[in-house]
Amino acid sequence: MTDKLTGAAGREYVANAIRQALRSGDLVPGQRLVELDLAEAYGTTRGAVREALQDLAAEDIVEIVPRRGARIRAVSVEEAVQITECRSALEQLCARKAAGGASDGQRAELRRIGADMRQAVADGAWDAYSALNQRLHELVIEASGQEVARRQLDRLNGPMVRFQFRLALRPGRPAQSLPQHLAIIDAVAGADPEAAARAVAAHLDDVIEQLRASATAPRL
Amino acid sequence: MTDKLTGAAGREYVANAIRQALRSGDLVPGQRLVELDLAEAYGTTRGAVREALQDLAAEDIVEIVPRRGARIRAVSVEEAVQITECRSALEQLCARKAAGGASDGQRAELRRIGADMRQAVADGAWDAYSALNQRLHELVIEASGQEVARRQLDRLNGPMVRFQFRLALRPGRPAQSLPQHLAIIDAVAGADPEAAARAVAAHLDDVIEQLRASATAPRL
DNA sequence: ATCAACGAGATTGTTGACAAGATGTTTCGA
DNA sequence: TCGAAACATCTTGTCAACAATCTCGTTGAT
Repeated sequence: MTDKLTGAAGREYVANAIRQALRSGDLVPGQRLVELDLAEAYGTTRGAVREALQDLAAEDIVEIVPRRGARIRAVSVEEAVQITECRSALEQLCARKAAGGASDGQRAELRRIGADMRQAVADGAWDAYSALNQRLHELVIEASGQEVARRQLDRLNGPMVRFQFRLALRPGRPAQSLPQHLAIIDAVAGADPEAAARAVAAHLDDVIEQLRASATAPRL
Repeated sequence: MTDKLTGAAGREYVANAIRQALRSGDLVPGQRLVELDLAEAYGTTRGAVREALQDLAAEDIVEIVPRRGARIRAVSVEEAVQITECRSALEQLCARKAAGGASDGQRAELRRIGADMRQAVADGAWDAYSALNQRLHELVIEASGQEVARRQLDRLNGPMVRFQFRLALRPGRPAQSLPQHLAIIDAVAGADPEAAARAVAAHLDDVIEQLRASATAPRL
């Protein structure tokens, strides 16, 4: 670790570090990202940082203005809603295909996740619930076999980390989303494509509603 | 024009040139893209070419293997189908919103495009039909106000240029797609969101079928 | 004839220095 | 006190040379 991470290695390292810093709140939207500072902070070269910033710009996480450098991109509530609408469209597609084509093992894991989620909510284990939630979405996408949709969804989620954070912390939110998640699980595991799409749509419509509500009551 | 296009200007210039070369068939999938060659061919520096290739890689048009350079990415039929499925999901979203919220001017332009398409097919004006087709899709997206979906769709279309090319040339194809396009126009211009989504889905399901068919009958 | 080791040439990766543009501060005049 | 010009500093953009790696043809042994 005493060496500088150079080139391609540093590039990925810096990109991940910035993503992480954004999740943990160490970086806030609008914040300037100065190449030399980042290079020193992460023990890499300016070149590596530059390329990392290009990558993050391609993911719409940072915004690069020529001759003025990079800053963390601010995501408006309206844009967050649009992103969620796109997620909904793509995840409906995945849910439909997953309901049709998931393996037995995947259906079993889905049911297990459902049981664990119930338990987590009953126990007030919010972190565990959040992790299960993420795994659920991942698994549906994976089971769909839709690689292209997976990539698109990854991209869409990049700029959303800040909102996910705020939403998950709203009191009573897990209790509200649990039945929606269980409905998705039932439909996919039960091989009912249309019900799966409807369940996903209903869930994400609710998320959109929450996002809009968070616009007027922004704190926490 | 005797000067070298340098830096940022060259970057965009090269990226566009490669996109164009791909459309016109001057570059074929799998073809190697050597930085120095491109730099000389387009009168820029290696640095500009390098960054242009990064951009194209972010669009999934080229594939960069470390230490081995860039090549035009090959898109399998299966992937083309998946891309079209995603397009379908996102364009349904846009069509729904466009049907709900398009301006009077936009609805008028849609109807005009419909009339022109009819005419183009009647006249055998395939180039004109193709241009109208593109404008139609663009306009629906624009009218939806869904900026995020627009960006996603742009990305999805990047690697598809080769397939669009082959599909549009199939004999009888315009006559087949015309009623589908007219259905989309009627639904969007007529402010019927659900019909618009259905019409888009039907159209793209047909495109998928054509893609699959082209897998077994590959020539022209 | 086949295969492996070798080496020359080709190609990409990396660096450090410099150029060019933006930002912020100080100074001067009204 | 306010505003604007001049300047110093900070930051990004660009380049050219060098280093590292890969490709491919050649050679020689089995």
